[in-house]
Amino acid sequence: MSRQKSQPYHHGQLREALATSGRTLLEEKGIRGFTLRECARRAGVSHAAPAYHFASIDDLLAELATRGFDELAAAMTAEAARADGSATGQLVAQGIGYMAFAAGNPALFQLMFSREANRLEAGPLAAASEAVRALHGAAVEAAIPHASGEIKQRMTDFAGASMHGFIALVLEGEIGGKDSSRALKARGLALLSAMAETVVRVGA
Amino acid sequence: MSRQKSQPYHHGQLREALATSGRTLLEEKGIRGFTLRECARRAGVSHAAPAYHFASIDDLLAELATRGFDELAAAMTAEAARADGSATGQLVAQGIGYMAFAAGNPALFQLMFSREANRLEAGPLAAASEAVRALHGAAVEAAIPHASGEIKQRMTDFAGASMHGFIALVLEGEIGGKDSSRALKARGLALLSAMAETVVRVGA
DNA sequence: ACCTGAACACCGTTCAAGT
DNA sequence: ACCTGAACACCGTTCAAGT
Repeated sequence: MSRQKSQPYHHGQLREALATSGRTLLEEKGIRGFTLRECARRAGVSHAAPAYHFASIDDLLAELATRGFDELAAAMTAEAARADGSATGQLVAQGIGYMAFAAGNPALFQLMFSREANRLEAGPLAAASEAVRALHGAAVEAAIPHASGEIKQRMTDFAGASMHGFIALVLEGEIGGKDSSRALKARGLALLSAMAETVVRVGA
Repeated sequence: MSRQKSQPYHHGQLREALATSGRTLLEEKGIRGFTLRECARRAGVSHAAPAYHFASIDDLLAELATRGFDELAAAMTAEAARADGSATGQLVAQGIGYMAFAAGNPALFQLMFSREANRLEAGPLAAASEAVRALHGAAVEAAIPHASGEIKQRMTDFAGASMHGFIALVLEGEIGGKDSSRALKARGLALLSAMAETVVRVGA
């Protein structure tokens, strides 16, 4: 991970290194197993070093969650760009990006949507999660441009809830515990299709 | 909480007492803030006492999650009993019970649906969560008795995902952060109605 | 059978001291 | 400006010893 064999006294990129090692550690150990000291160890610094870059372990977790939301937004956008331009196509594609990110980063996804990363106060984390919501909201509204504001809100709730709930339940083994990866993807796609159909039908 | 002023050497109900104090502690401190020692302190025993009743802190958390699923099932059943007997009425009522339980026990709900309570191995926890799924699956199938097995599965996914996803997003402040409790309930009810309608329409 | 107290190896955070 | 090492108050788990 580091270029020189003997580390200099000053790391130089420690904030980045901690975010990188932290992300790996989070996926390996889970939210409860995550420790700041192990994170520092993997970055090759003393356990006290992180304090200069992150006020507390919760700050580091918030940073990981923030980056997670940025990546989630990118995954949704990338998948949408690859799909056809139809409103339902965009909606389904965003959902595929959302689910793929979650499946690839289960612990991070869990952290992002957990109380442990305090989202209440305004800040980068709140902004990053808001950006994901905005992306999704725009896709729903584009699918039902003539609907009332109330219907738009309800369909945004509906689309976001089914998309999020499905992958969340899959990650916990509540859905598709015995399914193959292929079969599970088909179930996810079926869910997204039913979701998009409902949005355009109710919003028409 | 205890009846006698001076505790005897043997507690007698320690397993129960730990589950009770643990549940309160969990809601107060969250999953990451939960500690076995504080739990023992609140139950009035030494920090080493829990070991006799729970092999590890993860075992205690699994017990809390198991009891949570039992209560969740009871909440769903109770709400359904209060509703009219129509298939969609039952489905919506179960959803109301589900969401009310989650809203009243946010940290426990999060624990129940988190990787931290290891659900993989068969056991009381897996059985308790399976019971909730069975309850919900039966309600969906009752609403669409003539549908194919595949449609039934897809609609169960769909109903469970939207119900779970909505309340999960609410608990994280992703949905309805600025809404009053009353407005939020209306949004939840609208979501459950749209969900039930979609189930019967697709399954017809 | 059930609980305590000491012990061990950890942990997060702080802070003087080093570079 | 950034990092270390020691220190502090915690934590989970183990285990001899108590009742």
